[in-house]
Amino acid sequence: MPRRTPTRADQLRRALEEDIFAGRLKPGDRLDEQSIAQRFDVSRTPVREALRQLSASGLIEVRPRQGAVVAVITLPRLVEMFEVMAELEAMCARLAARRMNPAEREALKRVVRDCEGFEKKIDLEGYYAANKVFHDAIYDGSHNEVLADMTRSLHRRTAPYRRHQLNRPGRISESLAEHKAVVDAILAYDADEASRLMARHVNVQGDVFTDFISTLPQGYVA
Amino acid sequence: MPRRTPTRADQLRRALEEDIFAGRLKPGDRLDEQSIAQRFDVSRTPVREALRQLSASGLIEVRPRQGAVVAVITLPRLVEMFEVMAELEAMCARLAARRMNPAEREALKRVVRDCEGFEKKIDLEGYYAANKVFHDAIYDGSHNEVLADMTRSLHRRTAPYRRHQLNRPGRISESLAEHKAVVDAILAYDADEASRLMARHVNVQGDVFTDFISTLPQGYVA
DNA sequence: AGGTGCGTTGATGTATACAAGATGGGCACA
DNA sequence: TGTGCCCATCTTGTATACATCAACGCACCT
Repeated sequence: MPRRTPTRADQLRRALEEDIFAGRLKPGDRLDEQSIAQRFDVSRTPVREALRQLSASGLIEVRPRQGAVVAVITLPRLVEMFEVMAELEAMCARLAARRMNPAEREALKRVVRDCEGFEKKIDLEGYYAANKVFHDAIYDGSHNEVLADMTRSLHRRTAPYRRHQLNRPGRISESLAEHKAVVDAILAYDADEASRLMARHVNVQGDVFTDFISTLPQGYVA
Repeated sequence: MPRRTPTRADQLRRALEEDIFAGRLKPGDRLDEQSIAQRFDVSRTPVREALRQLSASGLIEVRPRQGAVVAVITLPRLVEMFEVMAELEAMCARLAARRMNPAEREALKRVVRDCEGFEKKIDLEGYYAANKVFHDAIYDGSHNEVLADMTRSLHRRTAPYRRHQLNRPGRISESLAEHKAVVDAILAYDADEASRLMARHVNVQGDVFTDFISTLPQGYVA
């Protein structure tokens, strides 16, 4: 009963999202309405609608009469995002521990096994994708669509930046171990532990650092 | 450095938001592009843009080729929203207790005094507005704009429904007492207590929540 | 009588034309 | 030589015209 024919603006939005996620469009890049229209062989109208949608989801920034650019996230802002994301993902994990049904729990085990495979093969791209599946499984496991949507949205907004996070040597193994711990807690119906572990997994830095950054005046860091 | 001249689409968005918040547009009401365009004496183009923005923020729902209606939130969805909002507002309160500066703490005291005034006068509309100011102060007090924006957004989406919440006799006094308790905890730098109290304040539990649900007009929930 | 199919009608989706503001370069002047 | 103003040009914002699809009603068939 949802929409039958996706509108062109929707297709454009998806295409541009892909460009951003894949890194073909980097933060700060200008989004010229005319060139986009030409590139996809449509008029400016659906392009504008797509840009508005992307703007609303925070992926790009549109300033009246000045055009659109891929959102540039300042460091303090990025820290804020991680702080919120840690809380939201922790909440997902807590609810998932209480609410996931047997089928979902089985699926979760499989997802972790997949992650393990990519870790052994040292396949960074593969692990990156499997990691996304893992987190999605827990979002959905919360059985709270509003929460899942909000968390996913934040996850996407930070995607262009989080990409670099796994490059640190040994981070994949660490990440995998943390995944396993979270899953164990969920399977053991230990909601508090699942929440705690997930928060630590996402918010690697720690609150103290966050407190410091977030009280800095505007403009102290780019 | 923000925008200089607000675009017409922006003005329309704000006007329509007002209509929704004030109850002139109720959940389920159809938003016809032509009539809106005529009413504001503009073409359909800016109207469409405004509708897209509202759709992205969740206030209205646009289905391709089928027009837009003010978002109708189902009962389970509404429960989900309250669940998330309790968590987000609690987080705001926790951070506010740690991060609010002296000026903000003073302002917070004043806001509560304002609430008290409206309670004594039994001014429902006035208290409703003061209540919003109170919550906004705590959102901003978190010193986390991302969190503040997300919480505000959820607050707005539930606004058309929460409006009826204060009608219950005695609810205002209860609400005010809860406000005071939260503020006391914040002023005492007791982050955990502030968080706990705020969560209880927002997530009207048990009987109270049931009461709230049952006072909704017909057709508000599917 | 009930259901199915088609055409009409009116809305939304898209294209194009026009208006208005913003950016950048060149020129004049101090 | 540096500065500031002005104009040209390009981009975005808005209006209007056209295309396209979905809902609705009627007729026809079963």
